[in-house]
Amino acid sequence: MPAKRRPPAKPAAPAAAAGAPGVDDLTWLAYRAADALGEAFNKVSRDAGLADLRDWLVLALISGDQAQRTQLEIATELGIDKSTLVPLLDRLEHDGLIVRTTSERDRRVRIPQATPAGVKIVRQVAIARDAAINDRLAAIPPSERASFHATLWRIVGGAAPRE
Amino acid sequence: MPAKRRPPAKPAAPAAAAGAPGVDDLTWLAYRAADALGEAFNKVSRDAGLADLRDWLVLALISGDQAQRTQLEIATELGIDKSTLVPLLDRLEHDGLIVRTTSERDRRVRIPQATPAGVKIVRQVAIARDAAINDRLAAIPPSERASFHATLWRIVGGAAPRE
DNA sequence: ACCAGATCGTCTTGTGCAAGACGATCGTGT
DNA sequence: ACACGATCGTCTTGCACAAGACGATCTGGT
Repeated sequence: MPAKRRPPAKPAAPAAAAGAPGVDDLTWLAYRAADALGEAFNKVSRDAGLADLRDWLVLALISGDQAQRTQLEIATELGIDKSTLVPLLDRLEHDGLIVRTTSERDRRVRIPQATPAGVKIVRQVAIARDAAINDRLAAIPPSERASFHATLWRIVGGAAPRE
Repeated sequence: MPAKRRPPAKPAAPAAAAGAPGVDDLTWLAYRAADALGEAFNKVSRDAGLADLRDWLVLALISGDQAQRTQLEIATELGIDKSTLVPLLDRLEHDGLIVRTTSERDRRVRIPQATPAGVKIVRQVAIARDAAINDRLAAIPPSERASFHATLWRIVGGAAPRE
């Protein structure tokens, strides 16, 4: 998924090895850290009835604003493959969390929209996620967290959201 | 892999989407950043004749010291599945970068050792990797990089290596 | 109106990974 | 010595993902 991807792929990364340094590579570390956070996030997602954190990302994206995004836009924005997004939406639709609207301007495109049940889960998982992440980051002082967050945004190349 | 989850698995993550914020989730960001770094790392690895960055991680780990690690130890330390490590080592062995020694203390375990050609590539790729990563992190001031590095180590749970 | 090319979503196909099974080997107890 | 369980590396099987093909639809040119 992003990655692991990705974000993280469905098969959650194996529990991180003991923190025994023997390698000290920045890239490897970044993946490890992402997996550590992803593990916690995936757990709360599954507890809420979702498959993994990507379900939440998609759901949150389309329920966040009225951008009327097409499936292709959702896929590219989140870094998910378009064909991977299909079964993901199928599942969300089957569970009644979204509906696939067909745009009247272009009958090719489908505009997934979150149902009330969908937005409810988004909020619910967001709270549980924050709690889980805060717990995982307990050892990190707040100021460092902010710096960490900003640094990540610079690495991915985009400007940080509103600031 | 360490993810993408992936680190990143062999199929490199799709080029990150335009830095259009619409989501601002820490976990997603971490995966994105890891993929961004992994993309650069994978490129230099392939240029050196390796399959991806994991080849280098394994190679660097076993050539770094004389720890006499077994395959299982290598796998768990790097967060790679033991069965995934098998074809990886097969490839490195076929290319003459390592040899599989059988420990005389326990004939079950294999002790992969780097050949002179192997250690040479490790150094060679390390240099190219540093250049590529530095290039990717050009916008990040050195002090922030150090903080970033330290924060990552705390997140993965292990203490940072010698400091 | 018609046609050619591009674009969107879905479906099909190939590939890589991980869980588990298996044989080989070790340690321990009797 | 022998047997039992545990451990290591390899092999087999199932599964998720991504590249590409396909049909449907839109846009622009003539």
